[in-house]
Amino acid sequence: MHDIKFIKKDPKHFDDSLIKRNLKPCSKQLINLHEQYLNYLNEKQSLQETKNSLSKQFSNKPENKEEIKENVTKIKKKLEDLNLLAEKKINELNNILLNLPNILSDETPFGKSENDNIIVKGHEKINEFKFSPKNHLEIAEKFNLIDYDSAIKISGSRFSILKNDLAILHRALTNFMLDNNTREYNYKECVVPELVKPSSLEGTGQLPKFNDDLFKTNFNNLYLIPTSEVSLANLHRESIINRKELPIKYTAFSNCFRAEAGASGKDTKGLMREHQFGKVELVTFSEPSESRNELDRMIACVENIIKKLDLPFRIVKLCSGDIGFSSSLTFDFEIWMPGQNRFREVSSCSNCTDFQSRRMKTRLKNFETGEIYFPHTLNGSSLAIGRLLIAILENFQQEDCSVEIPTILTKYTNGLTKISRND
RNA sequence: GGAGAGAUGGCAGAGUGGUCGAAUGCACUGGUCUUGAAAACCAGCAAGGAUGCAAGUCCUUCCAGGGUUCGAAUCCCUGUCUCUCCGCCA
Repeated sequence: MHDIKFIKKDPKHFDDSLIKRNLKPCSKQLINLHEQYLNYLNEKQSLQETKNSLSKQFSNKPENKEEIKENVTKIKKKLEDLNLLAEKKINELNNILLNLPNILSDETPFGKSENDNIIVKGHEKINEFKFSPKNHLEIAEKFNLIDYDSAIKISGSRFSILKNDLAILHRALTNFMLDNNTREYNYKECVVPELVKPSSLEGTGQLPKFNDDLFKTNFNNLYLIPTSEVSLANLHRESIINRKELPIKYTAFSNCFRAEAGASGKDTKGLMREHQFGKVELVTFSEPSESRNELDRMIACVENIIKKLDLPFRIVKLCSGDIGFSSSLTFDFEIWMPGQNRFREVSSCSNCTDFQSRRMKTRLKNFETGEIYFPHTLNGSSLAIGRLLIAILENFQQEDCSVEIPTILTKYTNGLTKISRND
């Protein structure tokens, strides 16, 4: 949600960011709407003032009682109309504002699609195979690691049932990554609700615009979360944080649910794109001046995981055409998937600046000066487990299809070092 | 699912028609004291908005939405949520 005062102060900056995102500039329209709203508001407030003072006269001397009553009644009628008019204008304004994406960082490059993203860190070592590497589905089939027949019967397409050593690997990865985040990078571990109110999704930016990507239940209109970023970021909604408590860092494993409405036909098989997947998430609340550094710290945390797993990766800076709605600057981690002969995204680390905190009404207070302002929020996946499973299966496969499990994980797999059983 | 109670500032908790944006305590912020800290003491301390160079002035907000009234935190209706007890249940 944008601050109309900020737009008024620097409409060009605002419009330029929209243009960079291939959207139409609209500061003029917004400022105009706000001026109209202010006209109604000012008129409303001065009427309320006279109404209040008339009522107060009652406590002193009730002489022209009836006259005052009449006057107040007249004012109330006028107020009713004004209220409607003012409300209409502010709603109109807010509806537009809620559907506008965050202002981009100067660092975010211009671009039309993912092809214009910039590789900022390329992994030189892409695993070379002496045999032709299989994709994760073939490997999974060989060792009975994924049961699609049952998943289809139980839930339909884009669901899977992990079995045997793959299920163990899933659990191991989850624990390994949570340990990394909490022990080495000071994130506070949480277990969060996976059903949330619409207002929470509006706070992080999924609503109102991306309703079709979400699953809505008929229990109190709650939605399934598409990422635990939603639950974590909303932890401080409608409240004021003492700035001394910053930075605040949370991590959580959760299941994530996505309708994948616009992705029909894309990655239809396998763990790449499912309606439900596990993910460990990072969320940071930061002092605005520190958020750029915090983003680097978050990236370091994610990078640490991938390096320890010894997976070939690269980091790309998303261009203005590929970056998400709430973000101002995003770096994706992509891992080389030999079975698909390409890099695939496994993590996305974003600085959402004050975009989400405004929507969630999360504020900071400097108690020395009394100043109240908005923190920056950052989020990052660390990481999407389904895709990480693919990466491990495909990168560490042997000629006989067996898969070496990264050494760092063996303490989480009860000593299992290799997937080679066919149960 | 049955019965009852409730929703007030960061938290706890008073307030039942005007003098209430709201007592008190804790927390928080500043200060005194102290080598430093703690304790003690003194002081300050809700948010959002309009207007103004500023000081300030004004408006709104005591879960949400309606209603009664000249006037509502306070009375009435509806919704939501929470708690307690019983039942059921990971």
